[in-house]
Amino acid sequence: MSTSFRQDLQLAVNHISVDCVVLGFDGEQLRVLLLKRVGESGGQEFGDMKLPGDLIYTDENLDDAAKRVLHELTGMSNINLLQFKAYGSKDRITKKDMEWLEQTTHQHMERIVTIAYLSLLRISRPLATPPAGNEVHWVGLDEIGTLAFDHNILIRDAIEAVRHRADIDPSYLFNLLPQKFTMLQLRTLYERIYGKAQDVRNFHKKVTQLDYIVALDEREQGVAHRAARLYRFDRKIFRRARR
Amino acid sequence: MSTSFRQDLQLAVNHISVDCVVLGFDGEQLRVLLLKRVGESGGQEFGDMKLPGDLIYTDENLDDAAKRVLHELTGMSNINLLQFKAYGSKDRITKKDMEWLEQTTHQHMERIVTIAYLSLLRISRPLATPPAGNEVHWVGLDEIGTLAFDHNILIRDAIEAVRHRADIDPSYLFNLLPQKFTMLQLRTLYERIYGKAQDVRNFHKKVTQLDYIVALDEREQGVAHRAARLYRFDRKIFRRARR
DNA sequence: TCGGTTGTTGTATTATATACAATATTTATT
DNA sequence: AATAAATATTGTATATAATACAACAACCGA
Repeated sequence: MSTSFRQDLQLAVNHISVDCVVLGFDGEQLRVLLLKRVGESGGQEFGDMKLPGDLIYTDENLDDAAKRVLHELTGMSNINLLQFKAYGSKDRITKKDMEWLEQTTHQHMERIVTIAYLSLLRISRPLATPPAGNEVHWVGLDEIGTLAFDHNILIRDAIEAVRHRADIDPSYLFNLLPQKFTMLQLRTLYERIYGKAQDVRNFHKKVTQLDYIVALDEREQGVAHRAARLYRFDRKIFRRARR
Repeated sequence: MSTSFRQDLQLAVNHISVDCVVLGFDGEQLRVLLLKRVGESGGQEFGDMKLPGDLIYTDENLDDAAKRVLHELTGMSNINLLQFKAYGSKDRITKKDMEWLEQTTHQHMERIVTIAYLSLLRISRPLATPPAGNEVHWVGLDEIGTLAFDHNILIRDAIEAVRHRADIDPSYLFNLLPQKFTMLQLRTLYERIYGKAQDVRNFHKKVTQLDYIVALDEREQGVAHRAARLYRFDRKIFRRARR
């Protein structure tokens, strides 16, 4: 708020959006949910991909807008959601993107401040059918091309936010794993998040001494070698231990 | 951005502001810079205090707006500045605050999304003279009453952000200390930030084995007991050690 | 049964964190 | 000059966590 509000402000061109960086893990690498505009639109091809997001409604809280975007995308209502940064650079939207926006919304746009959210999703979950003219893809982090707006930057910042969040809350990364997972999956996930190799024995030792990761009497199925034991994350034990 | 932009949006009432939580440390406790509206304004007393902040200008980046607010407050141009959260709840502004805003800005306001910034400042630095009708105060965290808008919440979140930032960057907290400081000041600062007592000997041991904290041949002056040695933080050594 | 592939496990070493109190230095007081 | 008052300074023993490192086990398929 202001020490000195200017009375000649022209603020009618401020728009506010939310964008969601939804991350998944396929057992090998991290992937991000991207929307692709398919088909032609007025003779111009909009091939770029972008993050799911939307302008916020007039009466809508920021968090609620992000929830809505994710609900439309996944059909789920209880998704973990973490606001991690706001982006408002004047040049964050290229001329081409701006043209597309004005063409789509039939509104004059000058600046769009976006509030970026991070969400971790089990990659096996089925997704809702996207709105007509759009495709949804789980895109591996190494396969992301140049995205619309400043979305490449948002994704880079989101990965950092995952790391910080996981440091604070050791339960966070389990949102990326299936309910039953192998030690290899968990280790690979840590290697991808922190970007460095983990020693097999030391990692196993560290994990098995956590009581909230419980070994099951089951093993993975259908592999052409010795099957690995399955583990699960026990949220109740975790919560109890946190006190 | 959007999968499905609505074409009937009424977005003209979105306003965007920045608010700055400026923290200082007096050797004993953390303090926050607050503005107080003094005097009467149309017969109504606005006694509440609030964080420094302002609506952003039409062509202004978010970070630049925060820099501007801090420059007006301190006269300094190179202040550390960390964006930590955006606030956009519909009910974050009380009816009374809204009336004050509309009275002050002569604009109809419906929703104000604010981007909150955190800044650490040496408390000894002289402040600029505030705009007429305002006073600036360093207020101890325990002495903060009910602030305007949701500013109490911002401050609470800001303290948490300091902790997280200090975990990532051990040089961060030195922004709060004078150039030459005693071990007691440093230890007290850590106790205030992390909210728990630090063992005197262990703390001393841990700190002295950091090469970027260098002991000086000086001692504090004018105390009625054994004078403590002074230390300083060496940013160059710190940067070198980070690689 | 044998080769190929991946899963599983322990020990020794080093570094870091924790618990804990006596002595030193300076100023103020008598 | 002696002493009281206040705070500064320092070490050792123990526990816990991090790291480095490789042999054997289990299963599949040929």
